[in-house]
Amino acid sequence: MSQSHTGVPNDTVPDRTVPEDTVPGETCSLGEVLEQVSGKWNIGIIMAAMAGPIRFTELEREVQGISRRMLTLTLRKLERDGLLIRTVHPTVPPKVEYTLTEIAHELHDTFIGLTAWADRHKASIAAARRAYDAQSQGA
Amino acid sequence: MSQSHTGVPNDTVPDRTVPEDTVPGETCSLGEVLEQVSGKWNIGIIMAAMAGPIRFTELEREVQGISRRMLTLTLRKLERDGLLIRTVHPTVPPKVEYTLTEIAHELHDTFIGLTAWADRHKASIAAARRAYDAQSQGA
DNA sequence: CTGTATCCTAGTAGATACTG
DNA sequence: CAGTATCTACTAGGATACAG
Repeated sequence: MSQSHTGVPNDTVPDRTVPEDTVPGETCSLGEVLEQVSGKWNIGIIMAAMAGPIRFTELEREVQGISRRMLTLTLRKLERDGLLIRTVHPTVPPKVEYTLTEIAHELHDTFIGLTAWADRHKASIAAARRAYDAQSQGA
Repeated sequence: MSQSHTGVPNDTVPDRTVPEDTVPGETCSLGEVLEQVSGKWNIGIIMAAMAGPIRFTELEREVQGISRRMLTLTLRKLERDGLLIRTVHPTVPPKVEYTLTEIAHELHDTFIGLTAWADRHKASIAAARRAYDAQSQGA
């Protein structure tokens, strides 16, 4: 190690030997998670569908700001990953319903926790940003 | 899944009037969440820093697959948002430590839940993808 | 050791128009 | 109603080289 001449004793550093509840072992898992969670609209759509089957136009209204294109794309992606089921009712006019699968429903609590966290801290995050930007300008 | 979408008139569908535990009220909150959670490396870095202050090179090793550039960029973003603190020790060679803030630590359980979910379902997600792709080809 | 700078690619996303 | 097509723009991300 190269810290012997820095004067910093490093016997107080916590061991990085993965305390079994901190790191998921496989990086693969993380990658899979990100694909569901990252993306601008995934969470919004899943949250909107939590209450039960929902139609295309309802989603378009509920997930405000989403474009028709992105709604379609995200829906297809979610369907492909088995997070929701697309049901076409052969009526006229056509009616399509999107229903979350069981595994998607399991994300409910996590997403609630996530949004709660954001709600608790959005003010301080905004403040931190302003502080950082102000300081960056000065520097 | 628990309820069918097979044409049974569903009088049990809950109203879409935001049951106060399902939708975060403001789309803004969601947007803020996504900025912390989306992005390929945010979760990995935060998880790696959960155990205590961690150095640049340690992160580079622990968050496997990340490039130096993305590590720097993500670190800066996280710092700007007040999720971690960057401490420079004016030694030679330089030593920089990244320490999570309290609000970042609060994400621990949520992220654990997320990775656990991914771990539980990654097999069925992969299967769903194969099925979807196979069917798309046929169609 | 801890970054920055540059170049380049692919994916994400918006706008708009068109269709079964 | 529920999409698709096309065109464009921005950003995320990787590779590589250089620097304090």
